[in-house]
Amino acid sequence: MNIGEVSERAGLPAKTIRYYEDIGLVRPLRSDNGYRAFRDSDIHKLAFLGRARTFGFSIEDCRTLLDLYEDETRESAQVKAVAQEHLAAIDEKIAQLRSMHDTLSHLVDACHGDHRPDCPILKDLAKEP
Amino acid sequence: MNIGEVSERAGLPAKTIRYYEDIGLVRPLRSDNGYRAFRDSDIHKLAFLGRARTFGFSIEDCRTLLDLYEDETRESAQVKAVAQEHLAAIDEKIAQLRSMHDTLSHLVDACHGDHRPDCPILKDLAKEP
DNA sequence: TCTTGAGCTTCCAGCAACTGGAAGCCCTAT
DNA sequence: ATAGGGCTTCCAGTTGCTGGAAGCTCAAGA
Repeated sequence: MNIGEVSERAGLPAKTIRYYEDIGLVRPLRSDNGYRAFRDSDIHKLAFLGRARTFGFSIEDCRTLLDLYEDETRESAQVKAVAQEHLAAIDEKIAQLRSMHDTLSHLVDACHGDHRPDCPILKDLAKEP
Repeated sequence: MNIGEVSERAGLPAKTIRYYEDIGLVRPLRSDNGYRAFRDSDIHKLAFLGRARTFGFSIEDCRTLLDLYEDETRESAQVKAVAQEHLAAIDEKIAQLRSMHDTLSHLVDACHGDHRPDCPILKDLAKEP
């Protein structure tokens, strides 16, 4: 199967699929004309990767997860560990963003947003801590 | 004032300050020996930038905010607009992360995390949607 | 005075994860 | 024969720095 159809089926842009081959996440065969020839297993892998990426896993995590997926002797504890670490990172990011949100929304609420130059947002940014 | 002291005072790495000069956010003078010579106003600007960055504003937003800060004829509505747009982006990111968190934490909870290969996390990643 | 070490300079490369574009081959249909 | 769409590679750019190498400057100590 050519890259265009794979792109549709796996839900990934062709560019991304080529990139994933570049970094060794998939290894499609090649036809005589030089076109990539994807097997069902390649498409399956790509869909797996796409889904893992929507969970926010890094490419390296994706590589690990894919390896585990293909390893019959894996222990679910290994998978769980990767997922938990990622979950912790997500939590931290949410906390960061929430703190940004809270500070900033206070400032936005305090700003008149009119034609006058006076602005608590700028005042806060400029303040000496 | 040399870059080292400015770095401490503004709370930004020297590398970052040089980078900010590169992209035109600050324009320190130069001493005869070629060293950057920062005025108080430069330090003030850098601290402003540092604080804006902790709020998660992009560099381009920071540039805009700095311009507004220095523009006596600004209207606070302009500042508020930038901040509100950023706030909306933050909200969106939080929503995304929360959705990731929710799905993933369910899967993590469902995973035994033992020595056996069976794993609902991998099962989910591999499923056909 | 010479040397040593810290601090400064520039420039180049690399991170993550793609994305866009150019130049050019391949295949099918008219 | 030619037009088009799909495929190929390679290079550059995105964001916001960060690390490192090579080399100049300055102040202090032997």
